[in-house]
Amino acid sequence: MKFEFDNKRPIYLQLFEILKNEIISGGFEPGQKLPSVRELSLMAQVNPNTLQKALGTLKQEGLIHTRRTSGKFITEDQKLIRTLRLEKARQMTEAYYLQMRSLGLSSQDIQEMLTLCEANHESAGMH
Amino acid sequence: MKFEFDNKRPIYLQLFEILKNEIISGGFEPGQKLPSVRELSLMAQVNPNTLQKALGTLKQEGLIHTRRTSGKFITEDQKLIRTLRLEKARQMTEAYYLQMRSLGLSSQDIQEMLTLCEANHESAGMH
Amino acid sequence: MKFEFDNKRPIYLQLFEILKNEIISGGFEPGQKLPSVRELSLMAQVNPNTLQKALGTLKQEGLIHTRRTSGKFITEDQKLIRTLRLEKARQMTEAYYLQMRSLGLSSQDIQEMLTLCEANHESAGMH
Amino acid sequence: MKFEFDNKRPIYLQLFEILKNEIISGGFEPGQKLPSVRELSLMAQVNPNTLQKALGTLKQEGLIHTRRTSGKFITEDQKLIRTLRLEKARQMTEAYYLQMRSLGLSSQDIQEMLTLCEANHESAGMH
DNA sequence: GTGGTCTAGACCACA
DNA sequence: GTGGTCTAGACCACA
Repeated sequence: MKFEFDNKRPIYLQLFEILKNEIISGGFEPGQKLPSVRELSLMAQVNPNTLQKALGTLKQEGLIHTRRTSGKFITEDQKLIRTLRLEKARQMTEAYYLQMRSLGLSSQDIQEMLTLCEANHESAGMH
Repeated sequence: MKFEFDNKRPIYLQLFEILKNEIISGGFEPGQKLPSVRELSLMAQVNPNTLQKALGTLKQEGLIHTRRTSGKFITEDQKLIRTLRLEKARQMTEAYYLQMRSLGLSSQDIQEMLTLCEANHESAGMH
Repeated sequence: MKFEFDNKRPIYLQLFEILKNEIISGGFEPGQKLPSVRELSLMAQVNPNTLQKALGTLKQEGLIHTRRTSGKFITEDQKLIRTLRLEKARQMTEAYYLQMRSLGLSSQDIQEMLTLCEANHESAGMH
Repeated sequence: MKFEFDNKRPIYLQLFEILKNEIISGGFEPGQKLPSVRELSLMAQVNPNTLQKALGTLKQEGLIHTRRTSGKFITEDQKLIRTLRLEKARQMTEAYYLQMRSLGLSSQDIQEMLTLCEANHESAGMH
């Protein structure tokens, strides 16, 4: 899990997205205990308040829950996790497709660029 | 050219992206005169200063230039336009690919989702 | 640091030059915190927006950077500072030399005028 | 005589400076007839009004005068020309010296940079 | 408190 | 009419 922020958007939002990604991509096990707020804020090098705000948003989406005195835990609802992962993938694909089209590329152009991109990464991975 | 803004990011940045997209996707002819700052700001329903900030960034990228009292003009450097279009498409593809992979999808999954997305849009276009 | 402006050129540009000069001539320590935008704008007796415009250009040149809610800081890149100082001195010398030559003065004339100028300032400094 | 303008300052002022330089550096003979406004404005690729404004300022400084129906002429006052040339050289030297000092360079540094600059130009001129 | 954004509105030089 | 500059002042997110 890498914590890299840009200045253009609120840090708590970026934190939220990083953590959400980690959860829905399976970087955390369902039901797993999260590191403490203090620990996480050290790892991310952000103010604990900022981290709390990100966790609050995760809680709203039902991805984590708090057990008083014992800490914060990833949801055990695997169906929710799968749904959110698919939904996010779908949204990203839709956005990607529309932006490429608005640049004037055809469906075929897009397929080709994507294939090229995959090829680059696979050959790079071989070393 | 549609001017629709979301609240998450600065308007001037969104303006810049909309205009940049319009230029590199060929929505303006190379060398063409832009509408005046006052006109454009009316079209986008923003303050002229906000628009100026966006135009300033476009000027820095070399996509437009100013003739002091006669207006702003799209660059005539068609090579620059083509380069920026390809570069943007490449970056978007790269970012899309990496994000999908970080969600745990395989190259094949990604190709399939993209194909599905294209199919949806094409069948929608048939009506 | 003196803030004195002439009417011929935009204030934000003059502000930029004054601040840049201050940084590359060592008037600020590398890494040092700048006065807040509000403070600086009071010192310079200009509107905060005008100052922001100048600071934006400094940021682009990499001479300052922003930590979101704690302020603006001079770059810690001492090499950049040295490079920019030398580069500016070189450019000023080049421009001075060419302008003097275009006035019809020989290299020797120029050396003499400069020596005279230095002599004046040194004797003035003795009082 | 090269007509190159930057966008930061009024064109008529830059024109004025170019023409003044040409006169005081001896590019025009004292008493010589100037090209017509129409011709000059074509050479400089500027609006005739802009050129007129520059000529007006030259007239105020006494560097040119108008003979009704026969055109504009360079002043015959050679003393004035010499005085202005020296004065301009002095001012440029003073400005150059002060700016270099404000960058933190010593008198000796300045002499060295100037010598280096001259050396570059002379060796370049040998080819 | 900190930087950042945005608007309304005035004014300027220039062609 | 054109771009450019500047101010006053409000408001926001964030730490």
